[in-house]
Amino acid sequence: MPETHWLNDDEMAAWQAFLTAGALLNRRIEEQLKDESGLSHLQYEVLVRLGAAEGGRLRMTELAAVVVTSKSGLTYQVTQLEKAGLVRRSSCRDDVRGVYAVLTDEGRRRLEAAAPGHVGVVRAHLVDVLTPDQLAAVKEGLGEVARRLGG
Amino acid sequence: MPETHWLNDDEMAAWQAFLTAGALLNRRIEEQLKDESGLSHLQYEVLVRLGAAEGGRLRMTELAAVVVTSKSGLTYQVTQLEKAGLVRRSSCRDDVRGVYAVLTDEGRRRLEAAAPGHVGVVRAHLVDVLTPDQLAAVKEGLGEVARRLGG
DNA sequence: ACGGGGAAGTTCAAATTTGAACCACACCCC
DNA sequence: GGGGTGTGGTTCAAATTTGAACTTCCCCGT
Repeated sequence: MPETHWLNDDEMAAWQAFLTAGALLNRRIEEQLKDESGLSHLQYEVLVRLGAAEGGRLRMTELAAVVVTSKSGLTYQVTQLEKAGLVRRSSCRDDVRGVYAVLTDEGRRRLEAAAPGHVGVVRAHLVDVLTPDQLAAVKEGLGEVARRLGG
Repeated sequence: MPETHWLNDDEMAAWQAFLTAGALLNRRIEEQLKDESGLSHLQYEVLVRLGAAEGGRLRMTELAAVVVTSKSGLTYQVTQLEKAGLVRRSSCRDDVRGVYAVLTDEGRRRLEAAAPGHVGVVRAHLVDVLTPDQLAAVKEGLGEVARRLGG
């Protein structure tokens, strides 16, 4: 077995910063969203993706992929959102097995109501903290990371 | 109420990349760690922090802060690690309420055994994907983000 | 000394997540 | 046209996470 190629101090610091910033930021977002809109971050992301999709709907599997959750996790959350009236399921014409998650009018209203506060947090704690160069580096660098991991 | 200051395309892309890269990378890490070492990412982080601390031990609250979990979540995980013999609890001399989580010898062995594989994943999917400039930007920029959020 | 405000950890029930097993169907190739 | 293989979604039980409540105890000011 080859010698392990350890991380040097800068690499370690970068990885640590990435990990910690992600966790802390997510904690803030979760808290803010729950308080002001009664949604979890995941639920909010689901609504966002549906809101941006053609016809406000997406297949379950595709939705699970874009919000990065497991299929069973998405099944659960969509069921919750359905109970809350923000999303409904509709079957797929071309594929009997297929299911669409569809954003309801009420869902879109909730999304629009939640968005400003959410964006405010992301801006205050991430976007406005980074310099333009750093923002660009995050976009390009992490974009590539995500792409290679199959995002 | 003031007009919402929305994110422009670059800001949106950066935020999206950050979120997605984090989720996908974490998924990989979780999978790798579970397969090769039988540890969750959180458990691994706990061992790392203890391993790096003076005397291989840390107070519960401080440990919870550095690994970014809730106190109750840490209580649970330390209990699991204790059952596995990787960590033990020890009471604190100066503060009767205080509890130290201490890395056992077995815990250190497991940590050392798990580290190479873990580092390999972090390197392959994150560190080696970023250019030196991007790495520096992530370190500085996200480091600042974490710092401000109380990391 | 003494009371109040906090901090440290744990506990508990409820909510969520995980991953494997499963059903039904689509697709492809001989 | 009949398997064999793979995909889409759901289900299920077990594991984990969450947040609030609770118990103890520290620390500070009076």
